[in-house]
Amino acid sequence: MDGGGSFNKDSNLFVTEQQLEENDNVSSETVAESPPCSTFKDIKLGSPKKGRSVQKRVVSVPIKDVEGSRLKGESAPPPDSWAWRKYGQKPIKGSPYPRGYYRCSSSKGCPARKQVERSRVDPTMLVITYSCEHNHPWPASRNNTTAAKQAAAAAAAAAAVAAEASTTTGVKPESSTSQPDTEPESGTEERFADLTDDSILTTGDEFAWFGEMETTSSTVLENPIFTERDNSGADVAMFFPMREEDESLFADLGELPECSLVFRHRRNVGPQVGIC
DNA sequence: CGAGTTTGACCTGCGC
DNA sequence: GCGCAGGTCAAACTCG
Repeated sequence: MDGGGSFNKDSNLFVTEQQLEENDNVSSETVAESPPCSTFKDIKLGSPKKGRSVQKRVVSVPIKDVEGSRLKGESAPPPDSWAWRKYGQKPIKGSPYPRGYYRCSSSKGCPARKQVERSRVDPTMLVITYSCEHNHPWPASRNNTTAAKQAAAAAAAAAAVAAEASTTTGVKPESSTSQPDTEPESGTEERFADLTDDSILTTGDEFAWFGEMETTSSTVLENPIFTERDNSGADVAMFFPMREEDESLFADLGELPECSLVFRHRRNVGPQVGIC
């Protein structure tokens, strides 16, 4: 049934995705056309459809990392420390992989959402699209709280989706969590390079990176949104104690040009940021 | 018992 | 105007 491939029908988001895929899908897009979360309302009231005037950020993550985190189990750091709750999953036309829909469960009214799907081009990559921003500070001490568990669960879920999809493609989500380096990282790097197109936020071994951060510091960013701040072209702060002020900052981000940056985190290499 | 995940159905928007 | 596809909600099931 996937013989379709008529994606273009959609707007921004798809364009973005298409670009992603075309570029091996390692890019992050920042489509800010309207207030961070007002979009949520629209979703229910007006256009629940294709995130048109929605602020979206696409992040590609090596599934391997997710898998690793998940398999590692409890101690494994979640992709982001927010607690995500899956509220739906749908097969996407033209893609052999289903897309999972997650909502932030850290806070009740949090409009933050994210879509997790596997890259059609590179099954080893997981494309996570973040929409809206959290309207609350992230769960404190996520390392020991339920939030952490939930986040881990979310990660696991995402990985599950990936794994599931991988079965279809035959791509195995390295269950060997001990060797995260067995990935075609070089390829990943190339992708990153390719994607420096416009707004790209890429997280290579993002999870690993998060893991390190969480392990070393309790206050680390985990919100994809963080990228936007960096957009300012200023020093890229990797550690963001997300607070209300951050939200304000993000609110302004909508005005920022579609300039993003590439986040590359490697265990061996420090966090790299590429600003267009 | 509560929270989260899974699956199906329904709704809305866009393209033809 | 119709059909297709994406996105969200709701109900049921499973796990902690």
